[in-house]
Amino acid sequence: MATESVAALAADRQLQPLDRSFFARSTLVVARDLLGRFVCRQTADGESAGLTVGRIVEVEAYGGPEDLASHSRAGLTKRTAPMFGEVGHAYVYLVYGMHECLNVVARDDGAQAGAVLLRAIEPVSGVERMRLRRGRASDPDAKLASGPARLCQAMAVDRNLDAHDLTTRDGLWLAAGDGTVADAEIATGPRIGVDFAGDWAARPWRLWLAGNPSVSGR
DNA sequence: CGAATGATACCCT
DNA sequence: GGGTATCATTCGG
Repeated sequence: MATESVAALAADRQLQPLDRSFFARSTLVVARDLLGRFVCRQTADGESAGLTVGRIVEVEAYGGPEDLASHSRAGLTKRTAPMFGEVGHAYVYLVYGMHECLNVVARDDGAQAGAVLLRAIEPVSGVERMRLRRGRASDPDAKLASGPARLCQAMAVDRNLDAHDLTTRDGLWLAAGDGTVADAEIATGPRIGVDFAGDWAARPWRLWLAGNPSVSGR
């Protein structure tokens, strides 16, 4: 078999969507298992149309109403409804009046709400599209999607994709990627920007790939 | 280090 | 209904 065909088969496997059951586990377990997976974006219109793929290198877990750092602490509202809805869907919101953030809804049976914030990816494919969307010609590749709002800008994700199903190959989805990464590669620490949340702020629910240059600053 | 910038949620009339 | 405090960030000075 030709080398290109083998590579194409491998790439197709890496782009295979994660199925619903992947997200029907505890939010923290899903967050852990998302490291090394791919975020895939297929756009049809505009100068940056095409496929963009990034490898997840940093995430944060957010729980139900009991988690004072989580938006779901407000209960079921128009804004937070996706966090209470079917797992495997997106929760996209605006923060600080100008930035979007992308989460995937994940929780086990019995939990009221939960989602994993995707904080950083490293470019895998379509890096030129990312750079175009970011409009920052001098940034190194590794920093193009290093931070939750940068990730959304680089991947052309906005609130139109709120509640979008991420388990089908349609526009935006999460894919198998490189599979599960080893425990030894993972570092953990408190979530960013949630100092207001009392005891909950200290929980080590931020997870990242140790030493990866695309992890956002702290 | 702090300004930018607007949706949301909540409290009060 | 209307006022306002708050914010899961980023970039430039």
